[in-house]
Amino acid sequence: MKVVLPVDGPLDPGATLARYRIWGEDPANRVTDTSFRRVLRADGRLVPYEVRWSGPVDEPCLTIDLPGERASGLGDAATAEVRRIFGLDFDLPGFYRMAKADPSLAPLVTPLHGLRPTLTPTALEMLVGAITAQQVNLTFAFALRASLVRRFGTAVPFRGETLYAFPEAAVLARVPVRTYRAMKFSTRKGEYVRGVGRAIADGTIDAARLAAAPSEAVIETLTALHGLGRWTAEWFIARCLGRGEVCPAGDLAVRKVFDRFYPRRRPYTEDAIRRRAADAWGPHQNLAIHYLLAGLRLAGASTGGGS
DNA sequence: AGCCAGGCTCTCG
DNA sequence: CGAGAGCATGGC
Repeated sequence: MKVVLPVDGPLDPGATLARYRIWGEDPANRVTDTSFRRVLRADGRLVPYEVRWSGPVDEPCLTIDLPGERASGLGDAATAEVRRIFGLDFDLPGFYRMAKADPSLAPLVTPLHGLRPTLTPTALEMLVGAITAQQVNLTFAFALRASLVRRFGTAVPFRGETLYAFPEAAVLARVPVRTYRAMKFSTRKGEYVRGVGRAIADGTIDAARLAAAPSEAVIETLTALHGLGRWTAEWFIARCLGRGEVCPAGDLAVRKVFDRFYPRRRPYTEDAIRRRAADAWGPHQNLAIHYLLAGLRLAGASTGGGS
């Protein structure tokens, strides 16, 4: 079955999916220059699919291919997931109108045209990813997560390669901490991942409920769990719930962004960043942060810097 | 070698 | 409260 997905507004798939390749490979989200592959969980089944893109950035077209499947509700499930992964529900035209008036964002609008934040399909994947990324460099974080996906996910052969469905919450909840430890997780990270697996398996964390709750309540719910702090909760709101009005002000890279693009005498406090982001960008904070982070990587690449 | 990575929890003053 | 230590590993 093939599903053609119209896109409202510009989309640069390569830039949007770059997060899945910059710091390493993600066996659950396979990206090449021309395609994206993943395994859909639906109706208790694991269905591999491939997304291809064509057309210019301003009139892009996505095609989802679910080989061997007949037209069914799977198409809707795949469409919903792909919409999230390609960030199709962000209001880019609205953001660009605002960004052109911002001295630091304006120069990024052209080079990053069509960049959208990619949303993580599931709460589990988002939270496990965040836990692995706490405090350590992102290359190592990717390696940690990849080893977890290969070991506890489900291998699905697809067109000559092996895709992995991200592990189920209940599986991660049963893995002993010593096993995580042997995989180079710290004891803490092992405990946190177990706890998140348990919380999702038993419904303490419920994606639909969080999606309907105000951000303050989301932060409260998530930070009640061991190992999930405000940083994790805010990135969850940004990259899983896809809300515009959020700024993970405690993030190290976000602080770097502010020091570079909006320099001032004193280093920014978390609250100063949060206030400034809210005042300047309102409902587009999430997009602004993603553009500035990507802008920082552009600048780093051109000056021979890194990350 | 040693310091730092897109944090979080615990302890102590 | 705020400050500081510990966590575990890899990169530079």
